[in-house]
Amino acid sequence: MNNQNISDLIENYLKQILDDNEKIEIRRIEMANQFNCVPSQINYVINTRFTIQKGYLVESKRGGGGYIRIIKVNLSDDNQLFVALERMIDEELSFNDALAILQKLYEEKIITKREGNLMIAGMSKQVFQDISDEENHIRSRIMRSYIERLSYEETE
Amino acid sequence: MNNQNISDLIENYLKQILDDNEKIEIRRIEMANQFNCVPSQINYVINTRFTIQKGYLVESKRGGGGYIRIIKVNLSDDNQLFVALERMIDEELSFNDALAILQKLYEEKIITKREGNLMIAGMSKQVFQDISDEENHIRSRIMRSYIERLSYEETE
DNA sequence: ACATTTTTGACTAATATTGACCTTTATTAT
DNA sequence: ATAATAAAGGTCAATATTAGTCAAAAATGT
Repeated sequence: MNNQNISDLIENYLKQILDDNEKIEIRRIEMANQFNCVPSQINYVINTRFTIQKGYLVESKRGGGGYIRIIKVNLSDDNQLFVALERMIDEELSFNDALAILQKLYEEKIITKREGNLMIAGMSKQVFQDISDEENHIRSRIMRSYIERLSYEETE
Repeated sequence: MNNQNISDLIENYLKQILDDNEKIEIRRIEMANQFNCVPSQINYVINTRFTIQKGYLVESKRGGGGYIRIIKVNLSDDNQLFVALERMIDEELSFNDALAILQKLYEEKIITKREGNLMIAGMSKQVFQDISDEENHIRSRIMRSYIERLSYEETE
C-alpha cells in the first residue's frame, strides 16, 4: 500500500468505514476539504473504485441537505455469468434475441416466469411503436440494465 | 437517516402521522411556525412528496378555517387499481414518478421487491443515455407495458 | 516516447429555501 | 344584503446549496 496518491487515500478512508458499516453517507464538499482536493475528485474516486462490479451501489442527492451514499451489496453467485452476458450483448438487440436470453435465464432457474414476463413486457415491440429507429439500441440498453440488476442483491 | 434539510423533516413528520391515519389535516401557517420556515415551503413539500404517483391526494381550502388535507390513496381494491394506475401514467413519465409508482405497488404487495427492482432497472436513466429527448415518453410506454402485464397476471 | 491514471477547474443540473404578490373564503360592519 | 376587511392558502421566480460532467493538464507507469 505505498500508492499514496490522494485518490487512494480517499478510497482507503471510505473502505475502512465500510468495513464496519453497510453504508456510508458523505457530503462531497466536506470530503474534498478533508482531503484538500477539488470536489470532482470525489466523483473520480467513486466512479473508479466504488462500481457495481466491485460490490458497491452509489446514491446521491443534490441541493440543500445533499449527500453521496455508498452502499455495500452482495454480488450474486452467478456474478461472473452476468458480467459475461452483459459483454456479449451487442449495441443492438432484437426482440427475439431478448426473448431467447430470458428463456435461457428462466430454464437455468435464475429468474421466475413472472419476472421474465415482466422484463419482456418492458422490451416488447409496442414500447417502441413510434421510435422504431432506436428500437434495438434501446432494447439492448434495457437488457443490459436488467442483467446488471440481477448481478447483485442489497443486503437487508 | 440524513434529515439535514427542513423539507425532509416536514415530509417525515407528516408521513409518520399518516402511518396511523388515513388522512391528516394541517394549517399551513402552523406547520411553517412549527418547522420555522416560510409557509410556501409547506407547498413545496406537498408538491414534491405527496403526489398522486406516490399515492396521496391533497385537498385544501383558503380563508378563515382554511386547511390542507392529505389523504392516502387506497390501491388495495384490485378492480380499481389498474384503472387508477392508467390515470397516473401520463404520456411522459419521469424516473422519479416511475420510482414512486413502483414503490406504491410494492407497499400494496402487488409486486415483490425483486420485481420492482428489475422494472426500475429497465427504466433507469442510464437506459436513455443518448436519447434523452424521448426519455420520458419511452419510459411511459415501458411502464404501461409492465402494468398491462401485471393486469393479466391478476386474472390468470 | 507513449499510454494510462490522477488532478483540476469551468460549466451544468438538481433540489431546497425564501419572499413578494395573488386568489379564495369567512367574518364583520354598514 | 352588500361592501369591506381579515384570514387563510397558492404561485412563481430569484437565490442558495448541493452534486455531476467533461475535457485539459499534470503525474505516473511501461
